[in-house]
Amino acid sequence: MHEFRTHTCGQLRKSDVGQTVRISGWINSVRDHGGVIFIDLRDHYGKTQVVIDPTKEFYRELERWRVETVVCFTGTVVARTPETVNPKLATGEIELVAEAMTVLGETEQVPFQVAKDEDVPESLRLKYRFLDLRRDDLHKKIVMRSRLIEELRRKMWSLGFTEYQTPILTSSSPEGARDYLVPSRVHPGKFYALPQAPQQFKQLLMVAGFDRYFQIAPCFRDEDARADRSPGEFYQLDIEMSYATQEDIFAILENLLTEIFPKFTTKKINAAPFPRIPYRESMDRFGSDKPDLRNPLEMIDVTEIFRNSGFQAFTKNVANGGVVKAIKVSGIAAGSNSQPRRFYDEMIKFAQESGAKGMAYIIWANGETRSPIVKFMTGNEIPELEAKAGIQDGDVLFFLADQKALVNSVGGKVITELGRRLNLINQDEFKFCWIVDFPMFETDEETGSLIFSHNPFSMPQGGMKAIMEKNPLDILAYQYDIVCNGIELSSGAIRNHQPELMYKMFEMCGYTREIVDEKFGGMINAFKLGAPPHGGIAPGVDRMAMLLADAPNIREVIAFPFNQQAEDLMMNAPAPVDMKQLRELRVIPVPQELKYEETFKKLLAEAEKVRAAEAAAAAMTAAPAQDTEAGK
RNA sequence: GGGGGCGUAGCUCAACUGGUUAGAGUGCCACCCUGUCACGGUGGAUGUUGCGGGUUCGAGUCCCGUCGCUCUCGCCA
Repeated sequence: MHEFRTHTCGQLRKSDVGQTVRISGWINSVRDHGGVIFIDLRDHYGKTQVVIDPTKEFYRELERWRVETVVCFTGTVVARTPETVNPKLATGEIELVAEAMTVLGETEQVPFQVAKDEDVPESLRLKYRFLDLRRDDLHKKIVMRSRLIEELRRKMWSLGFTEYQTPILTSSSPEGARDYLVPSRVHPGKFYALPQAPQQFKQLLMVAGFDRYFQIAPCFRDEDARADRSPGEFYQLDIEMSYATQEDIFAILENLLTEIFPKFTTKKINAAPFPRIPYRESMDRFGSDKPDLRNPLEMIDVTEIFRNSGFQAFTKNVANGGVVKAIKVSGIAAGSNSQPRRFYDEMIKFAQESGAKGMAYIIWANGETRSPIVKFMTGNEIPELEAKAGIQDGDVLFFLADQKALVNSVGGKVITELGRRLNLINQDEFKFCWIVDFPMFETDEETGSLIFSHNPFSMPQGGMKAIMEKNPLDILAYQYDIVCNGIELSSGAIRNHQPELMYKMFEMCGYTREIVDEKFGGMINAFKLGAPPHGGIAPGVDRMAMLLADAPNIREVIAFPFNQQAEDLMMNAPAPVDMKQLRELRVIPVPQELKYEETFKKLLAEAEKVRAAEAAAAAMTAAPAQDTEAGK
């Protein structure tokens, strides 16, 4: 018989009754009835009830029958009597009557319960992540993530893509997020950078003729955390295609997402093609470039209605170049949905806290309008609003008036808040959309000069002709985002593969040819030697897993995540290193801030030890003293 | 770097307006129980109330500072 197990804890069924078997796992729970003891033994595959007669010799081998001890039981599979069958357990029709036991791994008191569904502070869960991962909920999420990656790979291969690895140690990219740097031992004072994304490599693979590339790619960015953004590292399904148009890439992603998502969720998914929403339209309607389309609310521009109104607050704003926008909420002023006065006060307060000077509203109820502002309206504002917004009895319009950027920003937040408060968001669906037509350039608010608004390597719509003839601020890029339920899954672009066009665009943003060659030489030189048109996208694997697992934050679908401060509390990373390593890498720490003082003292002590050891070694071999840089 | 929230037993939480020996559940320890399945019962141990200072006759509670966690703005080509 196998030393540890003949079956897993999720395997035994009625058909195994009568067999002598061996199973191993963690003690999930102990139910001691004096004359008989029940143990639920748990492993990756499931749970099996083990029955123990406490008069048996082996019972005394284990001093404490603590949960989370790892034990091995040998015994006979017995059918449970009908009234003792446990329908909640896959193995619930049988139990193992134990005849022998071996303790494989003892445990101290666990810092939190594995088998019970209790809240545990996340810092503790992260410190004991291996315990947390034993818990059913998290365990299943991590398995689901693994299966998701398997399905993504399978689908990409079936679509004709091939997976290639790209370097982890590479050079610092000149734009974008902060890099993680790795000092070079061979080249003192020089650094590798961990890739923020394999962007340039995947483009070079296209130049190299591989045609359709994908990779489950690790990416590293030294940026601060959010609920949907893990600091440090994350994975993306990195995709690049040669001879592809924007629509070709959309078709691939739509095919992939509509096929893969249903394998992991019962939620409804909107059918392809997903809506394509131009960036500026998205900002105007939803106040965001990642709208949650489950929320039916959007902004309606009513500026013209108030250009010549008697309501001075709005009219003056319009005269000053501002806009007036309305958000229609249907049916909240009639019947059982009717909102109390307090609701309007709270929403106004919310708008003010979000940056608005105020927020007005008009209620249509019982054939008349109620509003603090209607009395100021002298013309046809009310019927015009009714026509423009399609008002019915019971509807409410909220108004924001200010400069456009502020109205969009506050309006976006108000839409989200209204959706949340009024339960307008259907939790049982995924709504995807594409945000397209991002502007290629924008004006830097501080300097007033032209800058790339997103990615300098995207292809401008209209190509060189547009660059030469159009107002740069009117030029759009073949740059797009895919958004699901208000979460940005990925950006992507058709790349600019024409060196002369790239030089010209950088020149417009104040970069000379020499600077472009210096910063982006690797890629631009490749483009000079025959580059196919290409483009791609890179949806975040962690974010897809988070959506599918219905997880409140991204750490729930990562086996060993950093905390918000980019620390691994279990492995104690980052950590000080010893002086010997620092010396070898020619990295000498400088205590610029008080909080480094302790680290520095430690390092000095280390250095002293190294020096003493070297001195001793030198004395032994009578060799002359080596370099004495330590401790500088 | 800025703003909000939180910090009391191993864990989850309570403790009025500042007032007795800081409680409960769970876990832990001991004992009882032959059909439970998050078993049940009886008893017990466990606290620098994150840390430091202050106000007060008296501080878990109020004030100041500090540390940690979390959400968020900046940031994320």
